[in-house]
Amino acid sequence: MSFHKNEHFQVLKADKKSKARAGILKTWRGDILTPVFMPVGTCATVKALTMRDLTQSNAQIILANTYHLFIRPGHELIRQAGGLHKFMGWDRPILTDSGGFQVFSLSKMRKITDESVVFRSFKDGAKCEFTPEKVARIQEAFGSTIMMVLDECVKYPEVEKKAEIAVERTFKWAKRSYKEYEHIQQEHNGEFKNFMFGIVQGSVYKELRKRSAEQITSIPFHGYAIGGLSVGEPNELMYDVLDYTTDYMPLEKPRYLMGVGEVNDIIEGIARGVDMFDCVLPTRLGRHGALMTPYEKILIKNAAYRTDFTPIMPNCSCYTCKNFTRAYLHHLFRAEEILSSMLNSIHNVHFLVRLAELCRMALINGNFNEFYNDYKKGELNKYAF
RNA sequence: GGAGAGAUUCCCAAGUGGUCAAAGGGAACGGACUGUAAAUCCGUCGUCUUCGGGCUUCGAAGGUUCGAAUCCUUCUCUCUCCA
Repeated sequence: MSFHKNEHFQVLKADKKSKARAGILKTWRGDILTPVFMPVGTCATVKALTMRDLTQSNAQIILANTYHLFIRPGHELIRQAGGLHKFMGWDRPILTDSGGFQVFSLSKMRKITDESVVFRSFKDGAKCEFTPEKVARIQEAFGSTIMMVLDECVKYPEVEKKAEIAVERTFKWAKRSYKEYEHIQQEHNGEFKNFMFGIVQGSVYKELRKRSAEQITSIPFHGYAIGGLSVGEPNELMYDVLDYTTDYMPLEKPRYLMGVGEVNDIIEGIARGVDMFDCVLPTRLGRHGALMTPYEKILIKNAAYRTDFTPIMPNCSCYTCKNFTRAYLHHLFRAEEILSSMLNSIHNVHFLVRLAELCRMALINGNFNEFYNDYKKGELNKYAF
């Protein structure tokens, strides 16, 4: 296996009392300042948001999904379009998930072997087969700034034996993925600029997490993700797993906690050394009428907001909070107006992006501990979102 | 004036002798959502309850029946058509 020099990621500042750090991930599409929250745009759209909304929310990078885009419109069409960036009109970095999460979420309609995973298409039920190599090639066609390896994400709870099988399979697949990455690199005469991240599995078993982390980090990916969390386990358990898992991951590479996006999970994750987060929560909750704030969700459809002429958060500078009241958002939701999804999602995405940004600022200024304590004391609302 | 049709729990609307506190939909009230098969899904929705059940409802009043939202009588109101 060949190596690239680790110039693409730097830790700029590390907290003394926790494992939190602020860093910079340099991609050819632009720098990503970490900790970072990445909104999810599975089908090449962050639902209900325009690229302008995302830019205004300071989203530095967004996600898309290999499985969904493979099914529709197909990676060849996206290649034809000039790549995913051009296709969707987004020029900042894009991270594409591999379809590994669909191994978990579509478990009722898939068959997994060491060789590959076969899914039934959500669109028409047709069979589609994913191998680590194929998934890498699809993401190459997209031109994903960060491509993820195909992994096996197990459900929670899962017995240790099955979790172990998934760990071993994930490792085998990771090696095949990296090999394919090297092939792609050779085909581009070493000029291929997009990154590939590996994924650590192991469910909630310490020994498995350790083994998986050691296995995956033995491969020189540009970054390492922690997968298989936030799949239904209790929060404290997730923090425990996270705590010991990051201990087995190198300091000098970015760490990405996949699928996590509750306020407390992001802050606790950062404290445990996580640099990157992604989650569908802000957009899904937005569409479902739940507005995120530091300590509670505002269910905007509730009667209490019918005549509440205040913004969601007075200390939030998002377009929604600056211009509209809860009463108006309540009305839009009740009337099932499209603008409801849009304005709610704008707030939620802005809020989480900003939350990660506040953590980063605290880290850079050397007062993350104070920020963390404020969070614990219920005083996060004194910060400007 | 004549001939029909109809009135069901907030709204629409099933139900034509017991299995009916009464289908279904909407509204209302509450909840869930973590690498998106999600603009989705789930509760509650007459009333009281020691959760066993009790009590009051199907325009109104009487009646038939062991038993009525359902059958009969009268009344009230609404709608359609013809003069």
